[in-house]
Amino acid sequence: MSEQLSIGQVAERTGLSVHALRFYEREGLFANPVRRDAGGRRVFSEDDVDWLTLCTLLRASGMPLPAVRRYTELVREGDGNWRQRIELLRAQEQRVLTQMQQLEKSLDLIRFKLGVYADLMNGETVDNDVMADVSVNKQP
Amino acid sequence: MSEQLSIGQVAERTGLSVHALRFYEREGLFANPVRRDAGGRRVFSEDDVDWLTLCTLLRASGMPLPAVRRYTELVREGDGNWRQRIELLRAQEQRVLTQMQQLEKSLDLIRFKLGVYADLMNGETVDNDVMADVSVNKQP
DNA sequence: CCTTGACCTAGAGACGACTCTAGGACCTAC
DNA sequence: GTAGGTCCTAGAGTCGTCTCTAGGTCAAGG
Repeated sequence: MSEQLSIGQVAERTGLSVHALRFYEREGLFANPVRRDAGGRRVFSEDDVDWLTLCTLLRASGMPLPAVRRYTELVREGDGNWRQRIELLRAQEQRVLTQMQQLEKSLDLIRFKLGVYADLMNGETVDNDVMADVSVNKQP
Repeated sequence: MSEQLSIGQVAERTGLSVHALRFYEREGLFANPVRRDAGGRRVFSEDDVDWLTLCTLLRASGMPLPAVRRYTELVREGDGNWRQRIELLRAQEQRVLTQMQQLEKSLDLIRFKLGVYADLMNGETVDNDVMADVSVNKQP
């Protein structure tokens, strides 16, 4: 059982900094309370690493820490609050979908502009930079 | 010609706050210098609104203000620096693609978890919440 | 012993992108 | 002539998410 991990090891495994891990603990973002050894040092398990991996994924989807905390609390509470968890996750799912649509739009714009510049480099002319940009909005 | 817009009108049209617009001017994010009327008030044009719309789209794709400023500078400089503009936009294109992949991953996780909770509500059992989460990583 | 290195706490600092405040000018309408 | 509305500047404050500092404990190695 290598189920005894130091904060440094967890930092290495999760990509979070040691500082961030202590911060996360203060913020109540661990599903299980963090144990301590005789000297007061934090002792983590592989489960903690897994949980942090999950949190990191949620964070990467733009979920703010308070929402992650709310979710953590639901998990800590134990079984029976699935409806709330589902609600929370569905809300995040929506936010992710919205974000993805927004990114598509931005991507379209960027690629349109890249096309414009490619044309310009081939000697063609466009009278106004801003107009060139904006036409992507006007004819989507 | 309704080419004379006040800061309040621009705020309304772009969704940016009046404060943000003044901030953007200080930060050099306008392609053309902002004109003033006799009383020192800012006078904007539709072109400014279009430019801001473009900036907002870029910002929405996660481009930080300094990058938008660099881009603005290139545009202000005039024709001939397309290679640099292309480079800048390509870099952003890459960042957007990376973000989208990340969002896909997060979305997979969220949906997986939603499935788990749906099952749980139908009476099936899963021994450990964290394990349920993590399996999505282990068997993608 | 003394150093090194990993860890501890409480709290300050950084950074991005605004957002707001204080104090004031100007114009129009009552 | 004063109230209301929009605008101005300079600069302070906010929020989220860390990141770093100061000052200290503890264990192992030379």
